Amino acid sequence: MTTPSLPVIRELVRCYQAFDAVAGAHIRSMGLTAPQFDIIATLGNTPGMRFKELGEKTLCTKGTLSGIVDRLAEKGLVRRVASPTDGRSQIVQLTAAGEKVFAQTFPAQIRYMDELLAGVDAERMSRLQQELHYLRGILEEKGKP
Amino acid sequence: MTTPSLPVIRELVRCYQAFDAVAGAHIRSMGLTAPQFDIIATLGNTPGMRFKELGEKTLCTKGTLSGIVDRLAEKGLVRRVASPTDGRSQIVQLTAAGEKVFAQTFPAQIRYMDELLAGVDAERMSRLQQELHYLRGILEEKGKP
DNA sequence: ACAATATAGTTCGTGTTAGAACAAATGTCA
DNA sequence: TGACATTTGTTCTAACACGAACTATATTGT
Repeated sequence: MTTPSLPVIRELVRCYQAFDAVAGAHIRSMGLTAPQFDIIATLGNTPGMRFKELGEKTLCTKGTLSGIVDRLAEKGLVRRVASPTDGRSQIVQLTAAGEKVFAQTFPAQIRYMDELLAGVDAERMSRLQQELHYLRGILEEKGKP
Repeated sequence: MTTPSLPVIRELVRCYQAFDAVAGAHIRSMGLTAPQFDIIATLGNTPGMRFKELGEKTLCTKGTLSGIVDRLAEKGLVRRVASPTDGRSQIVQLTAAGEKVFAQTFPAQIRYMDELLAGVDAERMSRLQQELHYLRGILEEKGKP
């Protein structure tokens, strides 16, 4: 038994990097960075959400999020509003300009991804999804305790 | 047909992030950053290699690599040597201290990963690897032209 | 009520990343 | 040979990314 885990891991990493390169290039071509797009996509079609919640959904730490929101706010795409119920909390929401960018970029990105994977049959898709889900379960399980 | 690609992609991203979190934490606990470990692991058991080659293997751009090698050189783990055949090229190789770190961290990381995925049966492993490889082929294909 | 504790965001230090502009060395080809 | 293009690595800028220290506000236990 010679290190059975490495080949799968290598493939996972390379596959992700390949995806990231393609998706990131398309996002940048629309004038946003990948993290910025992530934030805007998460805030789209919502009344806004607290920093904490936004950080949990986008999987970035609060320190990182602070900077990304700063830059989006400078661009006028996002706005910080004090929470009425909690003096510590800030609600982050899209501005009108932010909504516009969301409406332009989000569907375009989904369309792009769908075209990219158009050749993959549904059965394969679903199998891959299940396998990845299973693997993630193991990785997250060992990550916590 | 409602955006069939998103679920797979979401799962791919989350799975990678889960892996990255677990692997990265273990690497940092050994005193290296993930990219630094990547460089050292790539240089281990080799006589060293040119910058270009090192960048291709570790999938980071030359500008990025320059900084990582700088920091590894400051730590005394890596050394730049002028190429005898090409006046532009630098050979990067592990120092004695670097070899020592490689011997300590590389097997430990593989052992850790193997333990992590010990519960996954071989058949599943191989299936997942194949599916990922197939997906990567598609992503890379569309990335180029 | 009030001290101890916990939580929400910000700020800071270090490191990573891509991309563009650059200098030096090499290669090509008329 | 000699102008032109390529290749190699460095440097620069802007943007992440994490963790730790910090401030302000809530919550809890007694």
